[in-house]
Amino acid sequence: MNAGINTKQAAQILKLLADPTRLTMMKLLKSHECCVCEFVEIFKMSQPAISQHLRKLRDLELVREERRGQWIFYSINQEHKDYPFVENILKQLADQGESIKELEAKGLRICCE
Amino acid sequence: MNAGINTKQAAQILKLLADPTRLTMMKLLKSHECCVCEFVEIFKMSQPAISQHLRKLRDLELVREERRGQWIFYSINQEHKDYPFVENILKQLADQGESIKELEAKGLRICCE
DNA sequence: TTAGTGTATAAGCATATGCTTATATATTCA
DNA sequence: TGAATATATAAGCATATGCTTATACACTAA
Repeated sequence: MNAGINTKQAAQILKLLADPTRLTMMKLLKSHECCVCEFVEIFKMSQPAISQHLRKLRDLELVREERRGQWIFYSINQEHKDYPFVENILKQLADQGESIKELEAKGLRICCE
Repeated sequence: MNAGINTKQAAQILKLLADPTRLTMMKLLKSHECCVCEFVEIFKMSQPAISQHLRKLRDLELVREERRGQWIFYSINQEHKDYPFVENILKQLADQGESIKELEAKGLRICCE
């Protein structure tokens, strides 16, 4: 009992989540697949900056990528060994649904379908 | 509903917890008060290094300090606005009880009573 | 094939982080 | 009072982080 996640692995994951951009990304990805251009729009951040954040999440396999035509969609990796740990953290965060709704309102979400 | 903790505050707290030393400290403090010398022994780390980690936790008021004679004891601040968030994370970590037991076995815990 | 779009990567840079050593402060005890 | 102990702080340094700009790669469409 008290299995629990290994402390070093936990710290490694927390390090990834400890950045506001990546934390919000993960929260968003928990309910929506997103492509890079959407994140660029949501975070008002350069495309390379977004790509580099995504790479870090990908390196630990917290997210998955899937190319669809020109676009690459990212999704949360629910099969990750420590996904329950991650999910538990994300669950406690305030909802981010508005970002997606704003995108839709601007018609920007369509670009990636 | 879905009140949730603010994302920036969450990221700030996660940043503190994202260090293996501080994360283990917090896990330990959840069940035991500890003084600095104990942490020095547990982590085999210099006293200033330990002090600096504790200062960061103190700055966000995740922990409290209380001087008792020569020693300063640290404890978790359960009154912190975001303590539930923190606790939820700590709950998922593997138990750290052995560190304390080892200390006791070496008779080193006594030094701080 | 070529141009345009979406994404990744590389290199560079400013700032942050976590240690180190040296020193200051607080307390106890002789 | 002075020495010993516990802790905090300051300064310095190596490394990590997160951006930037420039460029490469992948796909689409003309």
